[in-house]
Amino acid sequence: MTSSETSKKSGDSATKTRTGEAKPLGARARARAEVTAAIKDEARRQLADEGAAKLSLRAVARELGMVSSALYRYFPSRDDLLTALIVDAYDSLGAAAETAHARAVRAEAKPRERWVAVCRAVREWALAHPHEYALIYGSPVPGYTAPQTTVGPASRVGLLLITIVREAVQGPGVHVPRMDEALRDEAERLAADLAPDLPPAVVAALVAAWSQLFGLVSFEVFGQFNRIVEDRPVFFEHAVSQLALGVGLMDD
Amino acid sequence: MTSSETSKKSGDSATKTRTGEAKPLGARARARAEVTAAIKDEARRQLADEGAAKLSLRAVARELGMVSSALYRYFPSRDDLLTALIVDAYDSLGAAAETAHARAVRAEAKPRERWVAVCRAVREWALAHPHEYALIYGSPVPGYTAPQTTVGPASRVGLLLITIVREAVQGPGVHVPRMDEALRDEAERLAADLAPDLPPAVVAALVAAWSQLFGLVSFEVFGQFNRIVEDRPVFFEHAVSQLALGVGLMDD
DNA sequence: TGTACATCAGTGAACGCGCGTTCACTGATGTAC
DNA sequence: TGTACATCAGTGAACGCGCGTTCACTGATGTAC
Repeated sequence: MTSSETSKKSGDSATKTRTGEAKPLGARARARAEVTAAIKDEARRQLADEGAAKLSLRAVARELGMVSSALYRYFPSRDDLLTALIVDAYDSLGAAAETAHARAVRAEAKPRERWVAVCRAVREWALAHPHEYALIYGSPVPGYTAPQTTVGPASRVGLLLITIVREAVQGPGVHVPRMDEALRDEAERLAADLAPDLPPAVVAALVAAWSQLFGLVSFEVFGQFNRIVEDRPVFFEHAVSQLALGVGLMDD
Repeated sequence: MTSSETSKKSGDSATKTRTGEAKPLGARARARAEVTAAIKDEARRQLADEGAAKLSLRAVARELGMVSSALYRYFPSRDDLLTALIVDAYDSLGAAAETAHARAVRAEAKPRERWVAVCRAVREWALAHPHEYALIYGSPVPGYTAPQTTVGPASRVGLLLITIVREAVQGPGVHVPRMDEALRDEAERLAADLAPDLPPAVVAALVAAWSQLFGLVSFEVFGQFNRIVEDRPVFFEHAVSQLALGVGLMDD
């Protein structure tokens, strides 16, 4: 993962030289950064109003009091603007999850509580930013294929879940789940790719739990729980707590 | 549920009178049914090419060799056409799942095998119809709100999962999962609404498993498993088999 | 420190396109007597 | 069985709209000497 390379973009107020000292920006660069940020903010606002499919460069420009062609100084095309929003969304979600994790670690929470804390952060971010959530975990935007830039930011939550289990192994330990013989090859491949230090059965369970977490969140955000689940926070906490059991996090 | 009322639509070749005898259709009605079906088929084709947001009445009409205004004889607006596609998609998925279930019952499969068979059918339908799947389980289409017509068809898979657990209770029995005290009220509400004959803890676990099933399917269909999970059928079978355990379906 | 030149942000007009929906109409098909 | 009338599918033109992208341009800001 290379999130430190990919998460810093043109919206920043300073760039780093090769040796790492911050170089202050001139007025032009500062203005550029500000306008870039303003464009993305307005685009996010329109995303929330209309959804990704209706995101329009002209409407963004109009709202910003610019002429539509001016946006091409900042984003070479509509798809590039979309990509920037996607990367930002993954990073924003990832940062929320990491903050929650760090807080739980500071509070010396047990592994399972850390797991629940991270899941809760994911859910809360999604409910607070439903259209950005839909952008990254809903139907893929037709005709748009995510470039390589997105894969780092996209994996932050997954990596965090792996981290929690790894910490548990070093602490109270995990209960390695039973695994069908048929899954052995795939589980070993997953473990080799994602976390060679963890038991394959645990890694396979982790990947499943990862997708299931987003199943719970998507059903709530996309309205599938309407008229079915009432007390959603309680329901969610219990469900993800069970997920933690499934990946082997023990009670204490 | 009223799927027998909602699943029969204008595409059919006969309508029922109030007393239930089939009344044969005249040439006009038959033609109408055929054109309606042709419109939906072409719309589905365009859905697969471009996604729901780009579905256009004009393009459908063009492809059918009609003038665009002619479609208004069949669907009062673009949204109504979308609704028809959504209902059809839910029904098609529901039928696939029910067929798989019936086959498993006929083969006297154990409850857990029935569960896996239904999940497998859901996955296979989704992979065979990714854009229809996105229509019903992806991001909601902006500015479109699903009318009441969709709720019956939408619940077919969920009801089927409940049925499987109910059959298990009457057969080999289920292992009632442990449940937090905090979830008690919500679980009882869920049970009262969905399956008063089942233990609340089981019903709550069922609802969670239901959303988690679609989490697994969505991650695969929407590409989140790309470059991560390789042997997807095996991975999926194992994951949903674990889900079955979670709702209390026993090994035999 | 002052000047000449290069870089860059933003303008405004234009291209070519597709969309949903309405409306007055024609002509064919069905229905009632 | 034949006829008059009602119903309905489909036409073609039009309305009013918004979109992404290109291009030649102006004028302000930065840079090198």
